[in-house]
Amino acid sequence: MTSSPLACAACPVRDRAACSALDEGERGDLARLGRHRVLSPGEVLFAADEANDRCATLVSGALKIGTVESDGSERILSLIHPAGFVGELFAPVAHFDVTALTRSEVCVFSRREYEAAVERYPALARALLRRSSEDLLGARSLMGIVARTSARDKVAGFLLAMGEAASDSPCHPAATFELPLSRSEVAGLLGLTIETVSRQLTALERSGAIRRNGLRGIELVDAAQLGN
Amino acid sequence: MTSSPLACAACPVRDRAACSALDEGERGDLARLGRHRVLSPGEVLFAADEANDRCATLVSGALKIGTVESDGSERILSLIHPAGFVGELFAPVAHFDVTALTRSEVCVFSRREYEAAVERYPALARALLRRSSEDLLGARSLMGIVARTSARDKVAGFLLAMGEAASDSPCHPAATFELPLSRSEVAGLLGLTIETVSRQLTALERSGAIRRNGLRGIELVDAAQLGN
DNA sequence: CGACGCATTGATTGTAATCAAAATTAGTGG
DNA sequence: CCACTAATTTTGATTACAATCAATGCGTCG
Repeated sequence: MTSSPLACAACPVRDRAACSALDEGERGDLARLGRHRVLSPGEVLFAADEANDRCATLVSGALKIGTVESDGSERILSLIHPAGFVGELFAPVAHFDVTALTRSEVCVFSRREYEAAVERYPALARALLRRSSEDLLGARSLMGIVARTSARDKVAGFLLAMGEAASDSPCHPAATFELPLSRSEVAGLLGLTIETVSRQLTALERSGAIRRNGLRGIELVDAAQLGN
Repeated sequence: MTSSPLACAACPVRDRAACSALDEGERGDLARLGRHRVLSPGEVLFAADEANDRCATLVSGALKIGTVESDGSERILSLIHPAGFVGELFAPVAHFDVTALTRSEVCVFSRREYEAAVERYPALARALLRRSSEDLLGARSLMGIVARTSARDKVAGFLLAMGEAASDSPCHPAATFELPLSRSEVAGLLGLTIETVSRQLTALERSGAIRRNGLRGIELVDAAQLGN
C-alpha cells in the first residue's frame, strides 16, 4: 500500500468525478483531505463489518463490491469504474467488501471530513447525488442482465455491459477490451458456475459473436448476436 | 387518476422521505410544487422512453421499476417502498417503467421545479443523496438474492427481503405480510418461471418455513430455514 | 523443471424450463 | 346471490440445460 497527497491537476477523472463540481478553491480544500493510493489486484480497500470511516473516488482501474456468502463463495454485487465513488456515507458499519480487480488508483478520504465537506459545499452534495443516481441506474441495468433465465443471455449481456463500460463513447461498446474479472468472479456476479461461464464463452466464440485474445481479452465481432 | 395539492401535515412518511430534511418554510415551498395522486394497481406512473419531466415520492403502497424485454416479457429491476423516491433527475429520457403494484399514494413534482429546489435547498440535496444511497444499498442486496444459483435460495431470500420491507423495525422481518407482487412479477424479478416460483413456495410451506394465507399472504414461521 | 493456480473440456446428475392440464380465485352480469 | 367466464395459480410429465464431479490443458513463478 502506497499513500500520498493528491495531485488533482493531472487527475484523469478530474472533470467526471464528484469533485469536478467544485471550483478551484473548494477542490483545493478537498484535495488536502484526501490521500492518493495505489491498490494491487486483489487488494482490499474496505472490508464488510469493519468500521465504516472512509470513502474514496476511483481514479483508474476497477473495483468490485461484494460479499462472501455463508458457504464461503463470493458474490459480486457491483463493479466500480473510474470516477466512481465508494463508501457508505450513511451506514455505521460497511455492508460489503470493496476490492481492487486490477491495479487501481483511488483518492481516499476520511468519511467524517468528507461528510463535513458535503455539508459545506452544496455543489459537492449535488454532484454526489448525480453519481449515486448513475450508480443506481447501473445497478438496475445489471440486475436486468443477472435476472435473465438462460446462461447464454447472462454472459452475452455481461460482455456487452463490460464493452460499454470500457468504451469512451457513451452509446457504443468498445470493440475490444480486457475483462477485469476472473472466471470465478464472472460466475459469482451472474449467478452461474465457472464451468458454465467458460462453456458459454467458447460457444459465443464458435458462433462468431466474439473472439478471445488470451484469457481475458474480448473482441466483440457481432454485437447484434449478443442481444440488445 | 386523481390529483390534488399536498397535505404534508398528515403525511405518513413525513419524517422519512427526502422532504423531511426541510424546515417548515422550505417544506411549504416544496409542497406548493407537488401534487398528491392516487394510483390504482397496475397504473403506470412513468413510462420508459417518454420525456422524463417528473419525479415523485411514494407515500403509501408499492411501486415497481421495470422494463419489458424485446420478447415481451417483463423484468422487474427494483421495488419502491413508502418514502422512496422515483424519477431520473439526470437523464433526458426515462430508462424504465414505474408502475403501481398496489393502490399507492404519491407526491408528484415537475422535475424542473424539483431540481431547482435541490439547487436552492442544500438540505434537500443531502437528503436525496441519503435516499439514493439507501436505494443503492437495497439494489445491491437484491442483486445478492437474484444472483443465487438455486431457485429455492432465490425465493427464500426474496421472502425474507419482503418481510423486512414490510416491517416497521429495521432489523427483524414482519412475521406476516402480503406480497405486493403476482407470481408472474416475482418470477420476472428473480429470473425464474411462474411455475418454479409456485413450486418453491409450496415446497417452503411443506417444509414448515412459511405458511400461506390466500394467494399473497405470507407468514414467516421459521425464518432461519429461509437462510440469512 | 516441477508445482501451483486458473481455465477449459468431458461425463453425469439434478434441477428448472417447457408443455399441458386441472384447480382456484376474481370479475361480470343475470 | 349465484352462475358463468376469464385470469391466475397450482400441479403434473417431460425435456433441456446448468450444476456437479472429474480430468486435462495452459500459464506463471519459484
